Amino acid sequence: MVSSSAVLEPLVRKLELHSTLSPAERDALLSLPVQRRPVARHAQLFQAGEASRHCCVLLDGYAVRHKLMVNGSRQILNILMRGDLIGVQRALFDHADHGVEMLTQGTVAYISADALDALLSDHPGLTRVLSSETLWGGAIEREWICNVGRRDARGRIAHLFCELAVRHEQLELGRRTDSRLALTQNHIADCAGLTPIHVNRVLQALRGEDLIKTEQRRLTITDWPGLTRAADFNERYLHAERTRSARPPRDPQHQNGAEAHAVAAS
Amino acid sequence: MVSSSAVLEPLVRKLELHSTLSPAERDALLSLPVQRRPVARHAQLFQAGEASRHCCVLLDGYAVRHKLMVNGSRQILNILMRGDLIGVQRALFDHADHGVEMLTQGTVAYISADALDALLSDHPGLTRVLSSETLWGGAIEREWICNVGRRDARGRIAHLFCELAVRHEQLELGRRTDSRLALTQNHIADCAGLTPIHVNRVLQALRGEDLIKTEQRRLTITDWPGLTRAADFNERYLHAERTRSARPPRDPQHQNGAEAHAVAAS
DNA sequence: CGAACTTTTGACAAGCATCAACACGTGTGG
DNA sequence: CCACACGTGTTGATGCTTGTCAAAAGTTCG
Repeated sequence: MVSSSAVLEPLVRKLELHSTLSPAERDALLSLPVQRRPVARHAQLFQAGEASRHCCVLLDGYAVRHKLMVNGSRQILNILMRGDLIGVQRALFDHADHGVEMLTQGTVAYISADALDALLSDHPGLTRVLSSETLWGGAIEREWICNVGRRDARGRIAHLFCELAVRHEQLELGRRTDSRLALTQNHIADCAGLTPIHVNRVLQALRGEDLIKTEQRRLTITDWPGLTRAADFNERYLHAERTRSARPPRDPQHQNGAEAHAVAAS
Repeated sequence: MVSSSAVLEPLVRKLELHSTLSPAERDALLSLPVQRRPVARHAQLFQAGEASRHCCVLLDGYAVRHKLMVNGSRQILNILMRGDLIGVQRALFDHADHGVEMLTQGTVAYISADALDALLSDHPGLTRVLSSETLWGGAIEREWICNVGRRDARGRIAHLFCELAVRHEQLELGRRTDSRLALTQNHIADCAGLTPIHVNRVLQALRGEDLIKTEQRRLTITDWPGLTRAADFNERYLHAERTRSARPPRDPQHQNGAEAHAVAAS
């Protein structure tokens, strides 16, 4: 049941994209008792509506948050990648409005809700870190509302690709211009609110414009400025600046302990 | 600068829809130093991109979270109503991906970030309460992704109306079948990712089906079952059960102090 | 009372969905 | 080993949904 040996390293690296961890917090995270398990493609990590007493970290592979509609169609809400923490909401609150499904095979580390409770009691500063993480996730979801609401099919798909490219770069999972594409055209349709047939045609158009190439499950962006123009893409919502430049020292008001109690709310 | 006399009563009532407050927490919230101010229609409570050292509570009136796209169109992300807490994210984190604009004239209570810090330090249990609030807000935003992504124009508008009706009822701002409609057809278009012209036509259709009536800035739902069917509406994501039935006692694991550190993350 | 917003109408075009196939690769079981 | 099913990507024909452009009537507000 217990393992450590830096299994949760991907989580720590993800958190450190947006937050600064003290050495003690880092160690506490890395010594969390976890259960490491391989998961198959199409595995349902969480089902909409069910509660659970654990959460998990995606160590390897890709997953999606999604919702099924009664008419049978589905909408993907977010792409989950290495280091993403899944199901905290479910473990600590009795709340689950969506499901999580693996897009590829991968590896997951399960953490019990009790262990998470203990961690946050011992290191209240981590509360702020995890809240911050939630907020950035929320920013992505808000951008997705704009994407499906106010862009045409070409813009939606271009925007999705831009987001994936930057996130891959942040996580050092590939270069911005060349990375693995775990999504099928069916998935892209469920992300963008389109039919797979139309996705296929738009992809052909994007390839025809020499903006992208897709072959062997990889996405190559051959014209990054062109693609961002097509997507109306502004990467600020991904908070990518901190990733590339050395992280600047934080403002005083963000360092003192009094704010460790800060919560996610807007 | 300081006032109290239960100015923040709307906030407390809103929080108590989803959480249980101890008497001490209640009192602490109600005795927060606030500045009460009337705000005009179209006033910008927050601008995308700006930071601030305060947050505020909407005491009266309606507002929207929104994002502007470079092509000039805009997308509304959420409707804000009485008791909604706005800008905590901005005050405590240096993060603002969207703006907040008043839809009607109204009243707002400003709270300094320092006062909020102090409150959360003195009452760490409130951290969980505010995180919970954020999570429910996130559920609404995820439902909106589905709305614009996977419903047609009729379904989108019907769904928006259903959500507003239930939220009005939760806040005791009207009955489910008859409430104020603060949105113009232009706003509805910006919520649903449509053009105002098309919104107009869909509204006429919904009226023609005897599902709704809109007159004098009020929305009357003449056929609630019919409208929910048209909307594919499932109110679970609004957590409306607790509102109507007496709130059940919470599970043991949700009452003990160890979980006061729970954070918003999923 | 006029200006600005909101709602409404019509004609037309474009974007995207739907339906129906087909090609291709992959894994599986007979 | 082959046959087969299955998932994925592709193509074409067709039509509905929604957007665009233009304008007018009704409404609110200064």
